[in-house]
Amino acid sequence: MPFKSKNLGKLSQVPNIDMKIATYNVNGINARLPVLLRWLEETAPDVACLQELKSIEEKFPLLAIHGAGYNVVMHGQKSWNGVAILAKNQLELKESSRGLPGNDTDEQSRYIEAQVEDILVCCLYAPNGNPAPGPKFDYKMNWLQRLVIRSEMLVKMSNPVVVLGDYNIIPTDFDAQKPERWVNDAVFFPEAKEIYQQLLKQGWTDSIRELHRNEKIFTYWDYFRNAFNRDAGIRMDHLLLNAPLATRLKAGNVDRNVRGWEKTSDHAPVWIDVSD
DNA sequence: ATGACTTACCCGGTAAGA
Repeated sequence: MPFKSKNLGKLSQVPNIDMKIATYNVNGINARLPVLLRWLEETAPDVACLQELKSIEEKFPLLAIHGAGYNVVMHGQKSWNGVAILAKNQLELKESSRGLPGNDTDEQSRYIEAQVEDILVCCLYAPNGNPAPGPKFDYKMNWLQRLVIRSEMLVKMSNPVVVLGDYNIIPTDFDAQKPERWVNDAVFFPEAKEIYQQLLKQGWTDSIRELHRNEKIFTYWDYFRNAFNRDAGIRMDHLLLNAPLATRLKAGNVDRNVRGWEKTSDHAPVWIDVSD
């Protein structure tokens, strides 16, 4: 048989060009471990960014996550916050930094960056900011302003970058089933929405909105009042891509069904597929 | 509807989330 040079060409390309990248606010990794493991097994993301671990490093379920086939870098904290980046164990995963620059007194674990193959993955858990106005909202805005400064540098990188996680911002009226219900909430304050617009103006692509222009997409539903069954949701978990990565965007969506599982988080996982 | 849930902490209350 003659040798098919076309196939040889494909084989010689850089591997791992196809990548599924997800973000999931787990709301307590130990309390949600069965849900997390089931989701990892069923959907097999290459990279999974987690928020609200509510766990220090010593209490992180490392054996279970390794058993599921993932390596981990994490920034933990007792009781609250905490972020982690999981990558399938055949992928190169290297932490590059943790904590948002610009405030040395910030003790809260809300940000970690890691290189996964050629992609810089930046996992965040923005402060909620309630009650607003007040000191917690001031902290939220200070944190988001630091994110804007960091993002300015990241968006210009020649390598692909994704900044993803729980932004605790509903970007527009269209991103809530019932926007009027959120007008007094920090996640829908004009100052927070303005930050999101500032980020988009820097050149980031809101990947899920880009893929679903005229579709109501939610990523969070209250535990109260049977919100999920009424689809009383909001969109707060976002995956922002710089131009080198946005050109690779192929698909993306919310794993809504996970929100319906027993002992589940109030957020659902959100994912994208990127490939050359 | 300034939460009607649900968690972590450490042991039944509080603080926090959004």
